Amino acid sequence: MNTPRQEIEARVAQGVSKLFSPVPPAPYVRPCPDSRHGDFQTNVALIQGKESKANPRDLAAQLAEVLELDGVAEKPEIAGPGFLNFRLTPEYLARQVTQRWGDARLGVPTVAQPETVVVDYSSPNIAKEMHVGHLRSTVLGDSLARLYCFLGHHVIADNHLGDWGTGFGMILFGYKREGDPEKLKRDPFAHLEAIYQKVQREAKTDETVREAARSELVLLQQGDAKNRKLWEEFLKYSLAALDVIYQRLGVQFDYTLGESSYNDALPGVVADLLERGIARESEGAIAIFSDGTLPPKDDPFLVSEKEGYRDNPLLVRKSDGGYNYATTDLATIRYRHEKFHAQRVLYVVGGPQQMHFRQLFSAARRWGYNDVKLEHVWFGTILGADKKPFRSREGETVKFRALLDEAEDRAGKIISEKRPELSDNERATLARVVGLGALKYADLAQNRNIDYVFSWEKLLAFDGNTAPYLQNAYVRIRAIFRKAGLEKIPEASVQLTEPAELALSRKLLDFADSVLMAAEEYRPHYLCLYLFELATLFHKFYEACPVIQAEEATRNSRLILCDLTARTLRQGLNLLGIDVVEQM
RNA sequence: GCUCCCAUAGCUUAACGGAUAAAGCAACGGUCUUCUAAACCGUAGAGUGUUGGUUCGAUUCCAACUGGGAGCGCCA
Repeated sequence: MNTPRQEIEARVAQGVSKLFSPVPPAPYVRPCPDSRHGDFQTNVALIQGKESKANPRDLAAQLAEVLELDGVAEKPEIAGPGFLNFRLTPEYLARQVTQRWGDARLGVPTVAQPETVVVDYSSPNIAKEMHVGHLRSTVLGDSLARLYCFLGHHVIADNHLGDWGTGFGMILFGYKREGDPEKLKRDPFAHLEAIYQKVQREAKTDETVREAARSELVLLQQGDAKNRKLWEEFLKYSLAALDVIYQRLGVQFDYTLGESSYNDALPGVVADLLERGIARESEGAIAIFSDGTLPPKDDPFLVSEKEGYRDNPLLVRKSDGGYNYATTDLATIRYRHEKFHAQRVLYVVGGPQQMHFRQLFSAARRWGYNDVKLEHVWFGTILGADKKPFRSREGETVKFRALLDEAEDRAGKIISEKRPELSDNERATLARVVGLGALKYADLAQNRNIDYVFSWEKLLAFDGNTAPYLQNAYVRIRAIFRKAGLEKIPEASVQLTEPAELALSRKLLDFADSVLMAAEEYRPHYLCLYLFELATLFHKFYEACPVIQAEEATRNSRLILCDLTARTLRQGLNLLGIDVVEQM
């Protein structure tokens, strides 16, 4: 099933190949930025005009003559410097709406060649309470995993937990001194973080604390039974606490292979890198340096200085014999390649780590992993009210749990106001779906590359381009079906006459395009934008076109539009990790 | 010092090299005897940080600059 854009594109391509030689490169067709001009436009005559020095408008006219659009679109109009504008015919729209209505996938194709895609996201540190800084990775990663899965890829969602590393030396030291198994069990993050922060403060001024923490770490890494057992306790309770959060969020992982999973592989990785001459010893550490194959400007292992370039190595073993997170990351790439046969790995990690990933990917390629696409899907920093990055060390963090509680709380208050007749139980469910939906959507709806200032109001706004607005459109449709007293729609033909019906139909056919674009660019906000426009057009249709009272043929046709809209909204929101409700 | 990222209405953002730069919030004014007013309709509000360049055409590409942020050897 072609999307309208693909349909027009195929026909334009056909016409172009008849007319022009050599054939200018595709794609030719894009949506009109302004619907007044039409539904789709092609600028191929402009491109060809430049190539052949011919008048673009003449070329456009010639193209218009040879195009076979039989019933798909009206005869194209030549506009501006040489655009061809296409307007889909109501008959074509009606046919396409009917097809999508009968399609469980709503017109979204599955990919011809499925890949194994690992999505690496969320990745909290078990020594610290999950905070607002984990929101973007978790929500974005979950949505990307859902998108790729829906398109037919084999997705592996992997939570690369921060469960190893220097911090645990401090925690072990502190826990042995003042740890409380009861507290650990009850609230592992709060307890561990308190210990961690206290020891960290002490370590700043006290050399003996630093030393003690370091030796605890060495013991742990050497497999000391007591430290190992303690660490396992930390991990066990932390995982349980994380599960509670993920369950509330509706986020699922196929694997939780934390950094510690790769611990045993690290010596081998370094040995291999040394053996192949990729890494070498330097100042007691082992590091990967530039191999000189890239222009210095693009070489992630060089940084320029006043005069010339200075090495910017990637450390894979510290001079004290410990390993760096680059080593773990390399081991992880190898593991995912060998065990999962990953063809693509998405790292949903913040923008500040861009340098690290450039180095890591470059090192991985030199190590021989050329057939796996490694993508750093980075996102901007969450800022405090002072426009300074939200830092966890300073204390003033917004805990994830508080975030979820507040989301549900705020939603609950609004629901109590608007629907006082609902039972407590119904209200609680609604509060969860609406509150968490708003929270997730606020994050997903914007360009991930942009920093944003954290504010409750913004994250939990229920007006405008928000999840509740989309959920509300869905609810209104369900109300129509309830009121009409029917679940199955009678077989009917779709007839489109009202402008609101036509506009809604056009938008319904664009679902696949928006899903594909969101997945390709790793940008769920394209899908959000689409769903918002769809909901807006539905609300306009709802105002302009009565359904239940309409005469039978019109009523049935409109019911089909309603049903397809509802299913598209539900599916789209599902791809964002957001639920719908039957009433709100 | 160097590298990377960001800059669009009062605020938050959109715009897949194209037409008169598009929404939401906030402001103002309307619409519930009719499928849920968490809705809809209308008014006002920017010429895209600056300066150049490429192009028939630039918010989009390139260069320089300004402002903000991040990173630059043993944290992750």
